[in-house]
Amino acid sequence: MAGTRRDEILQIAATLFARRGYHGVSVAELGKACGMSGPALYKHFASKEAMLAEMLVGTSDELLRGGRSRTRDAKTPEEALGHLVDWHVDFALRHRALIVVQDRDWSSLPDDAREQVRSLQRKYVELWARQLRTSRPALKPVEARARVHAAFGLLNSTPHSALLPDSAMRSTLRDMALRALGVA
Amino acid sequence: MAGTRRDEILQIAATLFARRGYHGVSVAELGKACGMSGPALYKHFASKEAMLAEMLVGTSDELLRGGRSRTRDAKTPEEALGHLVDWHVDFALRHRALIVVQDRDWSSLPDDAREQVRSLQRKYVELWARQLRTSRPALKPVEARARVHAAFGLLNSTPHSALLPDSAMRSTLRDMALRALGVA
DNA sequence: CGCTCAGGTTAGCGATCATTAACCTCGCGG
DNA sequence: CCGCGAGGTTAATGATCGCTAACCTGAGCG
Repeated sequence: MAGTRRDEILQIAATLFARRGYHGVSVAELGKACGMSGPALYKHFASKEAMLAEMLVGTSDELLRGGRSRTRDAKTPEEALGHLVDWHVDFALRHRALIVVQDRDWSSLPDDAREQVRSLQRKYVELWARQLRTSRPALKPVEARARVHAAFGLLNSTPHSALLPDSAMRSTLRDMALRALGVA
Repeated sequence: MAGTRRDEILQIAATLFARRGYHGVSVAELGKACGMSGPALYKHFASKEAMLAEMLVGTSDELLRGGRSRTRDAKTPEEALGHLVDWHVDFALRHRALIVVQDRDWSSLPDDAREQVRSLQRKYVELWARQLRTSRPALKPVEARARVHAAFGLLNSTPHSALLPDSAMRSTLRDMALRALGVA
């Protein structure tokens, strides 16, 4: 298993970035939170931007990969959408910090990484929209995409309000998302 | 009519903050965008933080005030929720930048302003939750609040994806939000 | 044993930040 | 006509930023 130390640092960085924003966290403070101090981070990452890039490209990639695998063996589009919702909710609950950073700080990425993230996200949206349009053929492609974006907004609001215990939140969000998409 | 110049500056600041984050915009750059340069802003605001505070307290206050006035004359909780959704969607479409800044940069507020904003937001959530629980008495208070938060996440996702023209977006979001709340 | 190198350390550099100081220049009321 | 305040300007200040340089240390290994 490779890069355990790097992953550990990235996770700590994610929680700090989530709390105060990428620009709001200094390298020194981030280092201290990792048990080392300041410039030691440069033994693991080329720059602060590179940390953000690896973090966000990684989550976009994992979301897309998981979404693909969970739609592969679905019999109906409704079943596929159910799996997609479950997968996304589960990811968002397990990685609240990443979800927050993902849509707050993507604009601080260097150009190439930002383009990578946008491309992966586009594919992820398309994966959802395809299933939604199969289930509701009356929807025009752009309407399907808009609905998927809004559903993401709903699901990604999780980290802001940790009102319910995870299991209750899981079923509530699943219910709301499927209703909002119009497949329940 | 008072403070036209201040409002003008706040609006420009909102679009800049929305695009690159509060910490990502310098006072010099913000000044230039307002047609003056750098420290001239201190003739209108005490500090950069004060600008953010006035901006966010203002929008929280306007959201709450508008929500209250729009539920006053509703006959049924369903009608009230319909009006709340319409009001919120309308505000979000008219002030996309403010919506973005509101939930991205509230953590950069000075303590007292942050507390003001949180208090106003709590009241706004409660306004929605009260109507929702009247409409669906089976919901426990905390569940109602969680659903309202998720609905806000859905509605506030608007600015990120300007896929549809405003009128189409308006009806799509209204439909999704009411379904998600379980009122449609 | 002795070399290497991964992974730390502190000191410091240049850039940039928010903010202040000092000064200028109108428009306007008495 | 004059004084003054509102609303600009540039220069400068101290703090903080990301990052580099130079150095240290200890584990692994031929």
